[in-house]
Amino acid sequence: MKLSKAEWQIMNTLWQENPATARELMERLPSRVNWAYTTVKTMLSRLVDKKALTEYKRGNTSFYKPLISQRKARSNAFKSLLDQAFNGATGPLMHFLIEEQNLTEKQRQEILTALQKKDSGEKT
Amino acid sequence: MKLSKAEWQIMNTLWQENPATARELMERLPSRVNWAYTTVKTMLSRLVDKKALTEYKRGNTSFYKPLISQRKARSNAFKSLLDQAFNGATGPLMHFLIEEQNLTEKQRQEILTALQKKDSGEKT
DNA sequence: TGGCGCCTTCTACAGATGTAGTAAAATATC
DNA sequence: GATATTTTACTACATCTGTAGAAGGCGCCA
Repeated sequence: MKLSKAEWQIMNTLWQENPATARELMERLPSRVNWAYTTVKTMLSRLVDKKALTEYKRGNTSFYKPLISQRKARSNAFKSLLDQAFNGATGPLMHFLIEEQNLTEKQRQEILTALQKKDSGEKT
Repeated sequence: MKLSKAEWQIMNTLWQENPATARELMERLPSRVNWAYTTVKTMLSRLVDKKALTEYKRGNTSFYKPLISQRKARSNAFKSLLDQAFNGATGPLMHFLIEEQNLTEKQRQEILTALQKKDSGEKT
């Protein structure tokens, strides 16, 4: 399950609140996304084809909701990046993140805390 | 500068050692990549068009070398993922990484060490 | 000097992606 | 019911991607 850039826009918006109609969704898209209504519909159809969304009708109008979770989609995207650009290993990514990304002190702390929390209470 | 999946294969291989001819490169591609020689050439041409590589000839044979660094390419890819799938924020990504990715103890240590090392000796 | 093998450039073609128009059907409005 | 509005289903089309074949040029060896 690979989402394209445009598809992410749709999914991101839909994850926030669903089900939604094409028009509702369209209105909630980030303002920089300025698609024609039919473009939105096309995207939605393609996502339904891909089984990323389900569609059901009330009267003549379609409502859409996600079939895959944001968590899952993120996981896939993350793994793709890892495979493609970082030899499939978390190590190089982390290295990159830490060395190249200029973390702020706050971010550094965040990570440390999260990691440490993760430490206690793991059973493996 | 956006690299496609297939283009990453090429670039990854070329970053390891360059310049290289199409044939050399082809032989050094991961064995699971089983492209015809002309496929490799097509990829290389496209990458030259995109200014990701330079090409120079000795006799009739082309040699290729990267114009963009692996670091830079990774940075771009990383940023794309961030924007697309993680609201552009490192926070959610880190959260995801730590919570969902089942880091091994070794990886955890690695990160901790890296972060701590980063701590001492920073001047900002 | 005629092949053989390798290299190059062109061309091709199907599927994915971004973007949207048209026409017809359904619904709401007066 | 006639008209306006909305929604849907189809079709379109340019660009990008993955994948590769065809044809022509060059060096080397018998």
